[in-house]
Amino acid sequence: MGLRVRFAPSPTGALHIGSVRTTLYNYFLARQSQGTLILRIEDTDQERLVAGAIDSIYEGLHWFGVGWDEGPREGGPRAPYVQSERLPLYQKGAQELVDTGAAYFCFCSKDRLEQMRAAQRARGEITRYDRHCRDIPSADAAERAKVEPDHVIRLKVPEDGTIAIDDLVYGHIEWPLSTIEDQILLKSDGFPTYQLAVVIDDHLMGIDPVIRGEDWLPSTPKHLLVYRAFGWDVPPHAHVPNVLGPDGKKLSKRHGATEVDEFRREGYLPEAMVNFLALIGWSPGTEEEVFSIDDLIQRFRIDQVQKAGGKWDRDRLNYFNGLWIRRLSDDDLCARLEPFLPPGWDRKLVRAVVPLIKERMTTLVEASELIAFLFTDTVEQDPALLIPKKREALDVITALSRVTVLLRFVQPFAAAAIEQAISAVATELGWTLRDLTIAIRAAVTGRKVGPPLYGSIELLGKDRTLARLEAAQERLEP
RNA sequence: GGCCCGGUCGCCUAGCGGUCUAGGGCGCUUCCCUUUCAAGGAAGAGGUCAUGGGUUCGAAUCCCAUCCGGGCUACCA
Repeated sequence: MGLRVRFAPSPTGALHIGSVRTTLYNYFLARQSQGTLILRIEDTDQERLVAGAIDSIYEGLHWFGVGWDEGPREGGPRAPYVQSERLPLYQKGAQELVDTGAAYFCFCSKDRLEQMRAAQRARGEITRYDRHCRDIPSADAAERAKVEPDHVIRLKVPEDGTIAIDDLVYGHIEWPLSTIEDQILLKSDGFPTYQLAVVIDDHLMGIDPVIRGEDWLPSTPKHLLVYRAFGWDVPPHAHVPNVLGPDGKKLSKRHGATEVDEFRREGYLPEAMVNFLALIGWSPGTEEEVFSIDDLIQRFRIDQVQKAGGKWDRDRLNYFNGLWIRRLSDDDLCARLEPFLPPGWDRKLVRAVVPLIKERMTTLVEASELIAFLFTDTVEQDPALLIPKKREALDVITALSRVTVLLRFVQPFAAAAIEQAISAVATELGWTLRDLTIAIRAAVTGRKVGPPLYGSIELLGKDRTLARLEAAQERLEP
């Protein structure tokens, strides 16, 4: 096979999670076919450029484990891979279309276009270019173009007929040409519009198939017309459905986090994100749903992609995140936790407690909160937590003091022996183990819930445990 | 408004004319396990397959209409 596919983001902001999904699909196909993945930067809109956007794309994609073969920083046989560095190609192409009569110079000012649209709206008409410059004799137009630098080049869309594509996911789609406007191909600043640049680049870079978001579907007929005007073959196209917000609209900032980096900082695993994202709009047709990136490379099929948009579901993402955290080795989990831990914490202790909290986390940020009690000298002890329901403060003092006494003699200070001592106290006092551990947990960790008690106590160490138990007794003193 | 796309439990989805009294997962509820919380196990609630017409012996699956939703409609991508 050896497919040549690409992803072509605009450097107009941080890497968006929706475009990651599309990129992933391209990546799966490239790898499974032992083909080529190309990164192309579409920076033809000079006004919307955002500094650092390309860095964000590189960092984000690398975090996901997505690598590519040709791109601005890695070079390649079809370089350059940044559209602003390919201007002569587009200008030459546009001129060629003018020469063959498939495109024409347009000298309408932005003001005129605005007025035109306003008038059309006032009359209740469709707002569309009125083809004012379409019929200027080509010799005259060429002359004017020399002296009026502000001109653009527009596509001369045939008056009637239809144009169609057989999309790999949406199937056969047809458009009446009468509904398509004379799209600008080359802007007055000499930059191409997307409509011209994609076609030229996809053709020159040998892209096959073109995989992109569903929102490009409506402009596909324009692209087809450009291919036709150049006399080029149209590569197979696959449009993939949009990722939607909970309200059914295209996922955007107002729905919450959408940038890759935000999820990284919130403690999400790339494995979980990939798994979750791949399953929005794609299913292998079986009941399996836990997939590594390598599984996906193997299993993904473009013809299994759905047509309907899929909503972003935080709960489901969280589920996958917890699942992938549990699948990590303890050492690996420790390494991933590193950026989320205070620098002063003893890493050996962290490593020791990781097995206790592994299945209690849905995101990486939760770890430090779960184990903070191990890294402080004292802990805040809330009497309300210290005293189990239907128990008296005095009874709790007695119980804790018994625990303190027995624990003092536990040697070595290990979970199993600690458990024995504590349950001995429960039996002796006629307490339920449940009530006793509630009090002890509150005394030792300051919290109501947490990692397994006996293991926690072992890691805390005898001295600190006894100190906290004694402090709790004083705290309850009338 | 115009063009195009879509519509299966709250959410992600399986389904491609009969095996569907519509399956799985998330979330939710209950139970088990249990030192808490999780994790794990079990069970359950939840869908007139948007609606209405066809076609057919038979339709979630094919056709048409309607409704609803979305995308696009820039010298943005």
